[in-house]
Amino acid sequence: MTRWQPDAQGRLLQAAIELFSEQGYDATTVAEIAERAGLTKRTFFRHFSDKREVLFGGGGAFEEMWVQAVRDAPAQASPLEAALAGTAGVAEFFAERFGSARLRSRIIEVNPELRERELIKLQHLAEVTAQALVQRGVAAGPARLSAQTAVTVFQTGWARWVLQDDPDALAGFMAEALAELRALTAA
Amino acid sequence: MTRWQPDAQGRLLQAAIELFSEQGYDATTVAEIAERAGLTKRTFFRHFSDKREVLFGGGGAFEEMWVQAVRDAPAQASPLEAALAGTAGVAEFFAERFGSARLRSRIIEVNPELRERELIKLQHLAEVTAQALVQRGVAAGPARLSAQTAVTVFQTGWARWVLQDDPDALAGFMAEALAELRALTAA
DNA sequence: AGATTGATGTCACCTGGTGTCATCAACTAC
DNA sequence: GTAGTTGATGACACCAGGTGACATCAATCT
Repeated sequence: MTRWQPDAQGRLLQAAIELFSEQGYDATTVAEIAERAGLTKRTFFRHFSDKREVLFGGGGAFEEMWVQAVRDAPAQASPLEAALAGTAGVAEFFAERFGSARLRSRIIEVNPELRERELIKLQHLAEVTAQALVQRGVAAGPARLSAQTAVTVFQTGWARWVLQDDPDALAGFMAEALAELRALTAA
Repeated sequence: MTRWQPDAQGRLLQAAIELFSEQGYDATTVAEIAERAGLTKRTFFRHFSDKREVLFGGGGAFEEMWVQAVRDAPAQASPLEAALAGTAGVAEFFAERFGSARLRSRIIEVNPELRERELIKLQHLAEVTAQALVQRGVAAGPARLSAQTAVTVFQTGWARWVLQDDPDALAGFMAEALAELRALTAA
């Protein structure tokens, strides 16, 4: 006989997604989420540092994979190529999560508070990417710009991806964004 | 005899900057700011939509100037050139505000909550820039990418500018960032 | 059997932020 | 010049996000 139901964090996560979808993010209180999960507000904040984090906590694995890809890029790759190595594994990673990714995007899109959090996560991704590039021997300036560019490619591809219906289209959209970007800066 | 001291908003702004510099952003409460300004918390929120906005409210004029420059760019300018027109007037605009810009940057830099707000302001700048480009007849995709690139150039130049001592160096840093970016994407 | 651990509950508290009504100088209208 | 209107501020109650401190008690270790 266990004292508590298992997987408190998972229950909180599911309750949160349900409630956000049903009533919107703002109209949902943390106490409500906790109650639906059979827990208390205090416990919610033990699992998630703040209310928004319930939607962003899953990003850790993704970021790790991305940065590892940058580190593992071939030695002769240019700074930008190395930074873009991060985008390579991403497409498969998200293909099977397409449904929830779109759901999540729709919740975030309409809420400034959530868009702020998304932006700072992307900024963080750019920062750790730049750091990985520096460790490859790239100078700080180009490292930051390459990282920022790679993140922009990802962000642009992602935005187009969640607007349509093909789960496997992410890689194509990122490639497209990169091609457009190259064309623009060359002109 | 007037009922209240004049320039409530200015007094709140100054009190806020002073207290943020003295004790840090987090350690300063809105009630404290209001008290130093001889007003109440409620009045603070009548002048600023939230606590962070006291540091970001001034950005309106800057954004307007930027977007106007994009609109006024020569008709034969490429999308990226037009977007970059926004960066042109910026340098003089900020040269005389160098001191407060650096002070403000230092406060923002160390506070995640404030960095979030800064990022969303930059994102907004990118959005209205893209919109201005679309009105010039640029397609939506390239418009967004050009706008994002211009904002990256600005952001990068700005970051280097506040790290050194020459108030007039902003234009140079932005040009430098652009050149580096071109070199990276061409390679 | 007893000590320890660790996830959760309980409770009090702070702070950002808002809704609502009162106040009262300055201005307007007659 | 008296009466009404306006608009910035104050007063006050309230909500929700977030934290610190301590209690609880099944599971596990010794």
